[in-house]
Amino acid sequence: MTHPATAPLPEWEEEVISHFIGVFETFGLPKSTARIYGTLYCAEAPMLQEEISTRLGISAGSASQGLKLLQNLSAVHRITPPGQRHSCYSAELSVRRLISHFIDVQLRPKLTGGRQSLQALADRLPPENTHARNRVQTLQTWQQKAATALPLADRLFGPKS
Amino acid sequence: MTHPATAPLPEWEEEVISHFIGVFETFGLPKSTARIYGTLYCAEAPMLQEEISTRLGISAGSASQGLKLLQNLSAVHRITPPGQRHSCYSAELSVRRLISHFIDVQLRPKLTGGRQSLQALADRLPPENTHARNRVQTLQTWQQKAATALPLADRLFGPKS
DNA sequence: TCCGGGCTTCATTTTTTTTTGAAATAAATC
DNA sequence: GATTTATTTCAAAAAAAAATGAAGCCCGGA
Repeated sequence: MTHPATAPLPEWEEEVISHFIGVFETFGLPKSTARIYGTLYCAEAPMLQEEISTRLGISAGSASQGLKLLQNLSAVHRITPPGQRHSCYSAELSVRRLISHFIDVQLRPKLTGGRQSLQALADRLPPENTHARNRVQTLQTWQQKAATALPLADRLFGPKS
Repeated sequence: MTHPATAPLPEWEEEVISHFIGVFETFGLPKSTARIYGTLYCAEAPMLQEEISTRLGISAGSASQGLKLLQNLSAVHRITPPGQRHSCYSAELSVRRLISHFIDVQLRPKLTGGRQSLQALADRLPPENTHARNRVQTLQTWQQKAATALPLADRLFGPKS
């Protein structure tokens, strides 16, 4: 059974959320996570997790997991306001920071992470296997490029560019 | 039933393929596709589709679909050599081209694609809904930045940088 | 300490994605 | 034109991923 029908979202919010669903998909991030981010992006004020799950008609568990993932990406921030009983969430609104964190958390580990294991592989290949050595070498060059390019990448989205 | 067991791949090739599986995953691309690319990356010469599917122990259908996807990304090239009976495939070995095509095919459509629909949304919002207008405006700024940044991005991986 | 709202966790269920297998297609050879 | 061999397509199966729901947890207030 699906969750209880909730008040429909404003049309502009639906459209913005759809936009984020598309972008998130490109990076292999789940749809419900995109919806949560979109909701917070559209919100006027930080929201409780419960408000989010009610608004989107998703379970508390789903909201919890999605928010955890978004926090790992620093795409949402958890705030515990002084007077408040519970903590609430707001969306990161700076593309630059979004991209920068995405690079740090998702890209860099995969692209430049296995550096030593690649080096170990290269060391272990017999000198006469020139083809394998070439290919592994190329891979190392790629990593090298990634390592120097990634720090520059988020500057492309910086304030003054 | 699983496919017939095939001769095990050289250890270095296994490792290189694992590497690509990780990278592909980051971009939401399927694992078998990563394995096909990895196989071609390691190959000394272009391969027939049948050689690929046999080597990896996957079905012909899976190989066909994976190769189609990789061709869309320009990550592999189909070659029909003059003398040869059938066409064969080779991996794109230039990171720069790989990234450039990935941006063109996957990123750009999503990031800068909905420009006019966003503009239409902005036009349709009542002037008094300043919050919604602000948020949509921000989204348009993001698209703007993406549109200018993407063409520069692949230069970061260029030959001399 | 107990209560209660909200949050987390995780086994189960649901949904989506990927792979298979088989039939249809194509292309070169005889 | 028939035959052989490789490829494409697509419905069905299998696998993987995501969402649910319920049990337990945490934390502030009574």
